[in-house]
Amino acid sequence: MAKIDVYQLLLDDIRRRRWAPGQVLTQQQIANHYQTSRIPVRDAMVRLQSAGYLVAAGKASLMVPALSAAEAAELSLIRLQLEPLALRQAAPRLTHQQLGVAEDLLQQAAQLQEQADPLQLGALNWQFHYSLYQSCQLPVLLQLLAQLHDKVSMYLGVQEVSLGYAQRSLAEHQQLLALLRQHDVEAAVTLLTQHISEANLQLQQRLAEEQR
Amino acid sequence: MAKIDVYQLLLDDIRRRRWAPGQVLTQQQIANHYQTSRIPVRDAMVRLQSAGYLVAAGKASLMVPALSAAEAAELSLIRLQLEPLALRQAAPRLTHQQLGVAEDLLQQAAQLQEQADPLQLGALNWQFHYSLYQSCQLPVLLQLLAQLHDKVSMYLGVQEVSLGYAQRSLAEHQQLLALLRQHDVEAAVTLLTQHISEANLQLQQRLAEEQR
DNA sequence: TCACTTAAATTTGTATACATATTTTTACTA
DNA sequence: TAGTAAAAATATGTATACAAATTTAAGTGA
Repeated sequence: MAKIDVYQLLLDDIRRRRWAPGQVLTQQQIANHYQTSRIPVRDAMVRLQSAGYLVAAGKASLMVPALSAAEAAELSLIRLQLEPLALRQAAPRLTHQQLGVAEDLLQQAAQLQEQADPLQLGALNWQFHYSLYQSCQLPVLLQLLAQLHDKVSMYLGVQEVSLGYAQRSLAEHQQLLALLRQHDVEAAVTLLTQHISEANLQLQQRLAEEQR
Repeated sequence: MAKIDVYQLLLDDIRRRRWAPGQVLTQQQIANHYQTSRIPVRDAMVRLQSAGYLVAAGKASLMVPALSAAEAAELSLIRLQLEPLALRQAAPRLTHQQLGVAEDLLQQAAQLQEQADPLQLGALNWQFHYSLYQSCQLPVLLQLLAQLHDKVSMYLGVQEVSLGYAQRSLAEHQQLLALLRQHDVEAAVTLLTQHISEANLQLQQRLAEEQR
């Protein structure tokens, strides 16, 4: 079993809350569960910790972090500072092909809507955003944004997609694409900002419900 | 030898360019050099890779990344988006004690100036900035900023501190502190922005010289 | 000479075993 | 009964050994 496998498997199961927040994960436990030895599990856990998917629980043990509305809000705040920058840089360089790719992703998301695996939908969502930012020629920023979105995806596991919001989000995405086609960068950036804020509000609501 | 040791030792030596950029680092080589086995070295290298201090060099090997003026500029651009946010949030909550700590750090930096180990000076520099942001109550942002600065520190290794710039930087720091004492947040933010831009320009100049 | 294939070498990835550290349990005292 | 200290149990950290993969080198044919 290759190194990446344990990492991905464990990450996916953390995202899906198959390992409960607050629960201490031992290397042996994980190793048994994924039918491997402790060494590849260590590698995976080290990486997961440095990415924030696991946090220290004492001097030597690791646990799944609890969801925190404050953290989600922070992630959104940071995205609000960085994504407009990426879009502004990328917009003038967007080719028709890239816009086409984005459109395809949107269509896929629309079709998936009914089935509604929030994680899968979230991944498509990010792919759409990413396809728009890709040509910004700022690789560090792109990687950072990917990291942030990855982190956000931890929160998508709980977020059942309310059909109302899903449709609204889709409409905004389409509008964003239209504005980019018209080369109206500033309007697109404004819409993007609004879009990120709304996504955050939606998530905050979900987390508040979860709390009860 | 504890896990953190190899990580810190290796990181420090990468920062100080004791392992040349572009050179492929093998686990055994590192293990021999630091008198340990491959396992803790693996852990360290995995973490260093995910933090960007090592990059893939083929399918399985890792190397020290080359310095890139473009990357440095990007890091600066990202900082320009995020640090003003941190300062704005933190400024109203700054206590006199915290301002005092910042002042002490500044004094230390001033005394160190003559000896001029750029890495040590850079660390103090960041401690100063960090002490100002600390009370922003945005832990994710703080950690992210720490990461970014850490990455910037890779570039400080080459940057011999020109005495002229060092003194100017110090003066700006003092002015920043004064503005914060007067609760003039917006002026402080403006100065901070300018300060980060200047640091970037200085670094770009150094990197251009290095190129030749 | 250059591209391509194949073989040797080196290197990474993983398992097991053991040493060290941490966590939990138990027992004891105030 | 709560708090603390010691001891047992458990978990992590590291070394060694081996398997699988990658990288390098050599060889072959056009």
